[in-house]
Amino acid sequence: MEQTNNPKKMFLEIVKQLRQIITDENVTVGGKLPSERELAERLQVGRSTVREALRSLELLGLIETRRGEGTFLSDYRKHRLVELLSTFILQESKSKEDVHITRAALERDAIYTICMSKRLYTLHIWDAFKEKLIVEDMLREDIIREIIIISNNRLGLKIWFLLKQFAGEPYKENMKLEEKSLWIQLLIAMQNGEEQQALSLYNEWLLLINRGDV
Amino acid sequence: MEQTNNPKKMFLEIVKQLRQIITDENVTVGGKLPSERELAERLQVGRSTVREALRSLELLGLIETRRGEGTFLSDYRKHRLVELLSTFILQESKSKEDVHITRAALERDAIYTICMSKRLYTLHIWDAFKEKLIVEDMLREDIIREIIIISNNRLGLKIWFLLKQFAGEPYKENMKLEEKSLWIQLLIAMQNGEEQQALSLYNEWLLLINRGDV
DNA sequence: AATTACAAAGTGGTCTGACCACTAATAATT
DNA sequence: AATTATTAGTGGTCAGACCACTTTGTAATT
Repeated sequence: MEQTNNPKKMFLEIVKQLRQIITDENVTVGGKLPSERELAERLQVGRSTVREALRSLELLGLIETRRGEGTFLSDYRKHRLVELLSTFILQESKSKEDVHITRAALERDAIYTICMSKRLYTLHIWDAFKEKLIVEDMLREDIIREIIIISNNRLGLKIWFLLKQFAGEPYKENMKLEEKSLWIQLLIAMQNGEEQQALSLYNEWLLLINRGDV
Repeated sequence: MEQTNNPKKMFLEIVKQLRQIITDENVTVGGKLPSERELAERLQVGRSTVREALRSLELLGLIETRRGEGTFLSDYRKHRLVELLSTFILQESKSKEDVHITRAALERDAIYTICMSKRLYTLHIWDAFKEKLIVEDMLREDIIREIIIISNNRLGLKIWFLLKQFAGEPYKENMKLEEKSLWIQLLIAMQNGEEQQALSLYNEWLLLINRGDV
C-alpha cells in the first residue's frame, strides 16, 4: 500500500471494503456486521478510521449502531436522503409558500394518478373512507396520506412527509362540516375516476383551508 | 450536558452544530472552516468526534479537506448523494421506479398548474418554444425544466433537478420527429389552458419514451 | 434442579496524546 | 533581493485507555 505520497482518502476506501464485506458475507437487512475492533484488525487500520467510515454510513441511514450490541445493516429503503436534502440543500428555499406549493403538487398528482389508474380493486376503500369521515372525525393528514400511499408513490410519500413537517402542520385539525362534504365529493369523484372533477374539488378545498390560514 | 445516560448520537449533534457555525460565521462556498482542533475545543468534544462528523459530511461531498491546508465548504451542488444512492440504494429497480414516478408527478403537476393558472402574459413563451423545438433541436430536459420554472414551483424544481440526476438522464437525447409533434401539441394545449388534453398528451409521451427505455 | 444474582466479556462512544505527511508563512542565509 | 531552511499549523492515522451498555456464562441461592 502506497498511500504515503497518495492523498487518497483512507476512510473512503474503508467504505468500499465495508460494502465488499457486506456482500461477501451475505449480511442481510437487520444482520450484524463485524465489530469495530474486528474490522480494524481485518482491514489493518486503526479503529478510529473504521469508525469514520461507519459514522458516514450511519449518517446516510445505511447502518444502525446499538451500544453494547453492535452494528447492523439497516433497510436501505430507510435511507436519509430526503432528510439530508432538506437540511443541507433545500434549506434556502424553505419559504412556506414553496413548501405548500410542492406539497399540493404531490397531493394533486396522487389524486390524478388514482383517477387515471382505474384500479377497481381499491374501490371499496373509498366507501370505508367516506364512512370514517362521517363517523370518526378522520384527520385531514390521515386521509391525504392514505391517498398518496394508494397512488403508489413511495418516494413522493417520503417527500410529502418531510414537507408536512416543514410547514407546521395546519392539517391536524378536525374538519368542519363544509370540508367534510367537499372531501366526500372528492372521494366519490376519485371512485368514479373523474379526474377533472376530483382535481377541481381538491383546488376548491385548498382555497377553503387557506382562507383561515396565514 | 448529560449525555451520560443519553444514548444520543454525539456526532450527529456535531453535524448540526457545524451547520450552525457555517451559517453564523457566514462561511461561503470555498471558504475555510475552523480547524479540527479548534472545533474540538470550541464544541468541547474530542477531536475524533469532530472528525467523525466531518468525514460524514465529506462522504456527502458537502465539505472538502486538504491535508496541510484545512477544511473547506464545497459547493452543495456538487454533493455526492447521487453516487452514494446509486451505489448503495438505487440498485433496486423499485427505487428507480420510485424516482421516475415522483419525477413524473412533478412534471405533470407543473403542466396542470400552468394550464389552470391562465396567466396570459406567458403565452408568448409557448410560441418561442414551438419555434425552438422545430428549428433548434431543443433538449427534452431543457423544455421540461422551463415548464417547471414557469409553473413557479421553485422547491419542486430543485427536487426535480435532483431526481433527474438520480435517474440516469434518459432525457438528454434529441427528440425524434414523433416526440416533437407530441410536444408541440402539448404546448398548444397548455397555451389554451386545456389541462385535460395536456395531461393526456404528457402521459402519451411518457409511454413513448419508456418504450425505447429499459 | 431450577431460579436468581453476579461477574466477565464484548460492543459502541469518547477522549487523549502521539506521530506522520503536507502546506504555507516566516526567518535565515546567500 | 532572491533563495533556502525553519517553523507553525493542518489533516491523517494510530494506539491505548476509559465509560456505558448489553449479553452471556457462571456461581450462589433457593
